[in-house]
Amino acid sequence: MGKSSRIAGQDSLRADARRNRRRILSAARVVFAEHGIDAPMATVARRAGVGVATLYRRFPTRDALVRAAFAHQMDTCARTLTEALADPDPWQGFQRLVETVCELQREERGFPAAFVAAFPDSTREHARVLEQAEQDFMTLVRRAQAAGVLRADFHPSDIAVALLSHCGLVTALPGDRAASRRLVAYLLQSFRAEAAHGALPAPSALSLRSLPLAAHGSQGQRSSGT
Amino acid sequence: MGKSSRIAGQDSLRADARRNRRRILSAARVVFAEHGIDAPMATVARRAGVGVATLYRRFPTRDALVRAAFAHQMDTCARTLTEALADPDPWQGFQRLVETVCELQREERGFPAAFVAAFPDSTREHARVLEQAEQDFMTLVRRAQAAGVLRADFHPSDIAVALLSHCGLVTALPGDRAASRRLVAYLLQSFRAEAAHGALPAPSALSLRSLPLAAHGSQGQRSSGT
DNA sequence: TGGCAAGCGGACGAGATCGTCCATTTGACC
DNA sequence: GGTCAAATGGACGATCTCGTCCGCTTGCCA
Repeated sequence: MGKSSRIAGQDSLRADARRNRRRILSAARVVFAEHGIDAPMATVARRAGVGVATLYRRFPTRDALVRAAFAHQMDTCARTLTEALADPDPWQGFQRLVETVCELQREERGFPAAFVAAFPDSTREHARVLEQAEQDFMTLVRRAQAAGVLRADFHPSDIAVALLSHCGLVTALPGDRAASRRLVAYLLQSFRAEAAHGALPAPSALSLRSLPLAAHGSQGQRSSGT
Repeated sequence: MGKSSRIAGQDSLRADARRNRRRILSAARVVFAEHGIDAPMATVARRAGVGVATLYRRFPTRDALVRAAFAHQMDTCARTLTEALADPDPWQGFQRLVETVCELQREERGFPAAFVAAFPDSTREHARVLEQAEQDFMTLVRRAQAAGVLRADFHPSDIAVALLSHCGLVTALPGDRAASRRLVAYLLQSFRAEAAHGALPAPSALSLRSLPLAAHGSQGQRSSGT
């Protein structure tokens, strides 16, 4: 043994192993961007210049690889939410949040698929992060509504509607930045208080946390509550 | 030989063949709805109670099957456009069109995937239909803008943006009618003339017809023109 | 420098899907 | 009813992907 005591952390790896780990993640991002997150594991391994065994040893499932590959982007999302809360201008905070996340989806090929695929998992720790994020987001929404800049009938679940539809758009049209920006602009305008003209249909029952259920429970088709 | 002269049309089939054809299409809709349009061909065949050979003889490629299975829905889209043009109220025509197509995407499981997948093909005849549709749609847009109900900076390509993003949403959340309706409501509100507050980013270069190119040319990432 | 456990990579068997081939059945016309 | 081409269905070979197993290599500590 040696430096670390017992349980192998992620950096108690031998030098070469750590290097390979980084190579794999880098290769995964490239391959996922080119061929989608369903690309063969062997392709990722070849691109990284390692054997499949190495890949599987580091990331036992495709899901683990995907999550690790886009962890940085996920972190950026979370950080942006914190920054949005810190912004003195409630609307600007809200707008920045939506624009930043959508820009991430637009620019990081493969991330949109990962973004959608990431929800259904609900890792213990991941769930806690999401819960916190939901809390923060609701605070952001309430603040913006109190300031009269976000329409009063905006429902927190609408952010999921916006992000998932944008996700679908950039997946269908990878590379078309104009289309993505256009959608974001339309949505943001319709979220502003002064855009509220008619009544909206009932909001979706989904929340950031319940997304996994909604995204998977495909048979029973519950519509909305309330 | 017999009744028909030479080239076998689609209804010069023998009675049993025609019956099987119908069975296959019906089974395909069910299977595609349950498992997506990537479901194994054998599954469709089994469900239809025919052998795979029969399936392949009728529909040589999965694409041909998908297109045939959802031809009816595509026709409905086209018909709705015609009806929209005939509507004396320009806004109601426009609104009905968007709502109807989105409702189709929402209710017909598997159709969204087919909708996106259908574009990249450009069958000779299909291309002509699309061209006509685009003409009609532009007329609809101009009429609504002239009447001052549709915002002046609405660009025809925005309909593709709207439909594709909605497509993505219902694909991610099959069965969540509320989310779908919510998105449609938001988008329609932001398309109305009185919703135009700030300037929009440049529209996408894609049109209904150019969608195939945009959806496939994934590497070179042209953004917008003007 | 030597020893050894961590790390490595490629071969390999299992499982799934594709699309074709061909012997047999069946509908339509005489 | 008889004839024959159209139609059928399932077996089959090819291809692909997965994830594991195992013999060899290499970094690290003494």
